Amino acid sequence: MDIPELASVQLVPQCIMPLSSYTTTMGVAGSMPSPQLLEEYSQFFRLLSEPARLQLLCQLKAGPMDVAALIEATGFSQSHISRQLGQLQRADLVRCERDGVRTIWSADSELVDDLCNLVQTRLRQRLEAQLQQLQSA
Amino acid sequence: MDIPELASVQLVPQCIMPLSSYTTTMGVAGSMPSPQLLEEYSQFFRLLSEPARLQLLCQLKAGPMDVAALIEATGFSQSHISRQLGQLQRADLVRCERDGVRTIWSADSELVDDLCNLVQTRLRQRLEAQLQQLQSA
DNA sequence: ACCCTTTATGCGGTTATCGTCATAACAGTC
DNA sequence: GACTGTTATGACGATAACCGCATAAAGGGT
Repeated sequence: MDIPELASVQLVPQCIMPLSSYTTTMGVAGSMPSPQLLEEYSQFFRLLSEPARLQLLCQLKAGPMDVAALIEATGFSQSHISRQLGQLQRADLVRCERDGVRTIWSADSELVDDLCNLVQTRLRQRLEAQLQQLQSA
Repeated sequence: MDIPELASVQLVPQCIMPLSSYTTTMGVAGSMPSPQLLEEYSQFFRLLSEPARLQLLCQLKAGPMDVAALIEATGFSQSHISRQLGQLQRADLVRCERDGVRTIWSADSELVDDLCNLVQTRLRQRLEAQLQQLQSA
């Protein structure tokens, strides 16, 4: 087989950076992350910026299921579910395995849970602070 | 003063849930997070789904600065920066303090760094796995 | 008062994304 | 082969987001 150029190794189409670029995240004073890295971050967060996709991730976290089960659970249309799963799959947030004519989807990564936990903690803190402010007024 | 209804305490306009709703994040088998919570998660992630906003957060993390400095650092237009900062402010990701006619913006939360660290780890793992696959082929 | 500087906002064009319908592609059965 | 059931995809309208231009609003100086 042809060994493709390593520079073009990418899981996300726009991911064209060498591995060494991933050693810093947000950077510290004076070292801004590259525009490419910011672009990848934003693309990843964009996947989580749609309630439908988050809901699909939650459903699949409860256990693998096929599209028919997802339709039953969410009420979304078949084509809509297929498209959203396709986006999530390209980021390796879900994967599928064929069982005859059906496709069983699953999502076992802890990443989304961890991200949501962090955000949830922030949301709680904001509300608690707001409550404090009201009670002291 | 009038004590507003606690049910309507909200920092984000769409945040209308009681505090108790924030005790679970993604839920486990059988307990799906409420649509409202998913909506709030997605709105938060949407803030990070734009490279311009991430870049502003990175700049402000290096230290407080006013809009003129942000224009110099990013090349964005003044109105664009003002709008993005407004969105970030509503989620408490940045805050501002007036110094005469200027407005000094700052962002000291570790939340965005933590989120980006998690995502960056994932991106690294994906690339390393891809490399392994190529080298073994 | 006027003027200048800095920031916020209404408006509009452009672009991207969502969600549906119809249909193609695929795997299996008869 | 034809037929059925399941999933992926092209086309399209609707909606939302981005981004800049122009302008309003707010604060300070003369």
